[in-house]
Amino acid sequence: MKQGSYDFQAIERRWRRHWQDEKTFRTLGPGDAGFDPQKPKCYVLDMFPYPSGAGLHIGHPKGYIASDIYSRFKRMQGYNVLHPMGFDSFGLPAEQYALEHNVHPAVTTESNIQTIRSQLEFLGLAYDWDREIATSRPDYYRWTQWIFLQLYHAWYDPDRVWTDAAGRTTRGRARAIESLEAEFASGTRKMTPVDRDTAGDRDWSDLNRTERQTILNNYRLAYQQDMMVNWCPKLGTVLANEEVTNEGRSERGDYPVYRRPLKQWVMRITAYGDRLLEDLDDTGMPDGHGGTFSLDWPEPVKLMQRNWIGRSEGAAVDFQVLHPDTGEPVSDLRVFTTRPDTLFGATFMVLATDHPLVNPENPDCLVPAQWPADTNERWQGEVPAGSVSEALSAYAAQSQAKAEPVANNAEEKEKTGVFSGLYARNPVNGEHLPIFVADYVSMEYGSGAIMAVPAHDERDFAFATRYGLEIRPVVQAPPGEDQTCFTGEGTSVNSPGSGASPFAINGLPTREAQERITAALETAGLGCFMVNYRLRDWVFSRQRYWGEPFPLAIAEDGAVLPVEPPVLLPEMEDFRPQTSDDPDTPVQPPLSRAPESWRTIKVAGEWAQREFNVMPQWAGSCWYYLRFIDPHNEATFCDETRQQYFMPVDLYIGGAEHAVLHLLYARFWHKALFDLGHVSSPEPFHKLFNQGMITADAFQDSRGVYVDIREVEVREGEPYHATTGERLTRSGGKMGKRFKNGLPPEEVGTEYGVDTLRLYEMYMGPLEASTPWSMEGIRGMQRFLQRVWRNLVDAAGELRIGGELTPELDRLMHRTIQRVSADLEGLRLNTAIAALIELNNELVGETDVPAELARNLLLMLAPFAPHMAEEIWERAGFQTGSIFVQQWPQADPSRVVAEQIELPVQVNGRVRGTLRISPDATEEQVRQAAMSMDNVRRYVADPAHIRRFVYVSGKIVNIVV
RNA sequence: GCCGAAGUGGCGGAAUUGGUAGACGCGCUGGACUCAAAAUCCAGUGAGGGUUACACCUCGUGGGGGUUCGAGCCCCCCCUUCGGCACCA
Repeated sequence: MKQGSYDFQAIERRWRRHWQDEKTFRTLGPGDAGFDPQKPKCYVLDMFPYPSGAGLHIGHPKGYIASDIYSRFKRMQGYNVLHPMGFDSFGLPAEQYALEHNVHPAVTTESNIQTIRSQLEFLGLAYDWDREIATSRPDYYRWTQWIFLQLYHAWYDPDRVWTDAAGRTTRGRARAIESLEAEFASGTRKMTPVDRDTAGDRDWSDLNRTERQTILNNYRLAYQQDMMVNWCPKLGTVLANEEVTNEGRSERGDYPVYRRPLKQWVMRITAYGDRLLEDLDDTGMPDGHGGTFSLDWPEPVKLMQRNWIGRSEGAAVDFQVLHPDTGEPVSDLRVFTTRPDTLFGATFMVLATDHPLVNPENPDCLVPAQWPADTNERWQGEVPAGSVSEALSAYAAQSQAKAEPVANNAEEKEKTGVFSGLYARNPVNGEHLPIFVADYVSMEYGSGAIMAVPAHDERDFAFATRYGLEIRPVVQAPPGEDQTCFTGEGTSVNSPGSGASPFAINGLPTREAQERITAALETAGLGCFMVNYRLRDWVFSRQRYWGEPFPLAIAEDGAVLPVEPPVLLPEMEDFRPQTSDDPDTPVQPPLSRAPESWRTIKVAGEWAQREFNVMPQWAGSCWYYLRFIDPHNEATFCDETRQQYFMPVDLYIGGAEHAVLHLLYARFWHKALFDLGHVSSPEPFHKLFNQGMITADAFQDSRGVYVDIREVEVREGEPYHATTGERLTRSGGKMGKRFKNGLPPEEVGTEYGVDTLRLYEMYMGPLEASTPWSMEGIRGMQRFLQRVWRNLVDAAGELRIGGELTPELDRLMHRTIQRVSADLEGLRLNTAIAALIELNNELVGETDVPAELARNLLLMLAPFAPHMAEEIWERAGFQTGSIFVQQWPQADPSRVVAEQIELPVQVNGRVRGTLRISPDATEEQVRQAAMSMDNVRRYVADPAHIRRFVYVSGKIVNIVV
């Protein structure tokens, strides 16, 4: 390499090492020597990666580069920037990877972490590596376990009204479980009917340990329940819904998945449904240091969260089930409806196949042995059956099979069902309605039972049509709307009119009718206003090895005994899950095969068996942003003063694939920690930004096998295999190992330079957009950097700094400072780079660059191309010390204004010329000048008769004739 | 089916949010340097018309309509692509 040429490899190697050795990007917090409390803080966070064995490809670091640029920029603006990185290293993929390579996951995980960390370091990312964390390390997961225990020891008091630091009044708060026990003990809180199932008519003080626990379990934020889960026998584990494909098979391995009830640990996230919804838009949340904030999130993400929570208002209505023999009302059947105004249009009822009322094992089951006389044959199911119960269970089995493994697809739209032989009494008009069992009603939403109003619900309509049930319209559609099965809002008809009935709603618009009838139901004790959520409680158990063990043990009497964390994962030779082809095999988590010495433990003098499930992968990522603030604290999960100082996260960058689950789970934990006094803001992430993907063409040969992009040759726009010459097919999309279309960043960085790679990834388009990678495009950025180098360094390696700023260059410089600063703040990195290119292009051909301009150019370039900027900065000797401890340049607005501006002149909205004029010119002066232009006169027939003269100051002239 | 985002030159994309559409980059064309190539530099580059040359003109932001002095941007209808949800009562 010649002395004066841009030797990016040497430069990048040198500064990479320098920053590491000098710990240039170490962040100080409260309590650290040298910490300056006067500096404003800025917490810039990336969604941390999952350390896969394949390592990163050039698509992965897009968001990391952006956050790196932003955090370097903020640092230069004088902020105390916290910009950490870590690894989300527990989870099924690590376990699978370890199985495939026959190495313990603890080993593979750590070596994968090494790989990825070195890749991130290669990219020159300014992380404070002293704060690195990995969710699978005991010093981290002991605190995940600790937080679990906080949730276990807490209950949600929906009636608690309280005021937070910003003066917001909230109803509902998590509280210590002891407070609930005390309320039960003193009798200030009454047990619910569900609690009475356990307690009978005894008082709290008469209950034994397990009975009390059973009742408390109904309230805890982390509780145990038999849940219908997605059981994959072939993987030997329960899967989350998002790990199951639309075809009802496992995402990983494509094995069948079955629905099956299993006792699981569950998080009561539904308790926070309203607050998770409301705080998306709350504008006055306390930030923990005296101010307030609101979520600055992409609107589509907020919307997805709202839809996921799926709050819907309606009414709970109690119908009475009639005894099949006596006809007497014997039990209540509660339904949820969003349309209580259509109560008079209900003509039948539908239960979920697994509703307790039709479960023969349930003592309250009323299903008669025989169908009532004259029962329509079509109501009796497709399979001939001896008794009603048999018909029902045959139907349930059939729909389970049809839905087997898990029906997510809409193909089976057909509404089928079987009559239960039972009738219910409509509470508002006394009508007897046949009760059906059908698989279009799910036990998991509402109460698992509905009143069917076929005239105003498409599903009920389809069912009624099929089984010949009455369709009775009770809502008049507005004129012009289709009256058949009208589901919108209109006017109530065919219902009681004004008069004696408390349910008189005839003639009322839908909303009013709903309010009226709900109030009347409430008065009559037949129902009440009710809110339902689509959101379900969060199944928190996994039957795997590579996850956080629960800090719990089960005593001989079944009582749950908390165990002080850390509960370390036991060393196990064979950590494979028990797999099988049989969906009914007993569920045996790997930890059940752990050594005896681990499986049993003495808790407070009592022998108990440990919990064998582990936590889901989401657990570690629910709070990692807190641990970064205080990663080595052995006394607590995060020091309060430090937490208060750094939270909330100012900028959180990551992919849109986490728009719902991760962000919702993390918000939920954070709110619970907030309620319990462990954190000081109700939301963790102030500004959220979703970066787009880098896409790439993928190539397949005639057998459909993907061909590595390095093996592809493009001739005349058509792809061919470089060695075999075979013509290939091209498809665009995600970059990934599967498609063989991703390149490791080291490969590209070594060939073109890391600064070039960084610049190109940011220049491809807006950060939020997905854009295709191009090997030609990256050359443009390399040229740009080389041009910067040549403008500042001559062939002999001497700096070309000197001379005086011309007014034009001075103006351009200030204008560029303005543009780059504003674009950086708004993460419009592509246009910021364009502005830098424009400035640099102006310097091409100059013999030397005035010092002030060179300085500012380097400062502005530094966040984007840190290695080069640091190198020239040092050579120029403007100031001692890293360029990243220098002040970001300030634009002087007064020096941006030009003496003359170009003013487009339109006639009838079409540009007919451009006027050069002082920006201070009066409208009259502009008018004079415009009217004297040749091309304007050509289009203005009669200058005396102008219909209108539009002058937008400094922008445009439009003459309307 | 419902909800959301987006459609701009050969390509990636800009457009101060209603004010000269196409900044900047890639590619391409021509030129300089070179024995030659690469690299670099200079010039050009939306389409069509027009001029000896300059002017200049017409069309043009997925399609169709509208509001406005003026629309890529606002309103209505439609088409396409991508993302989310999918019997949620």
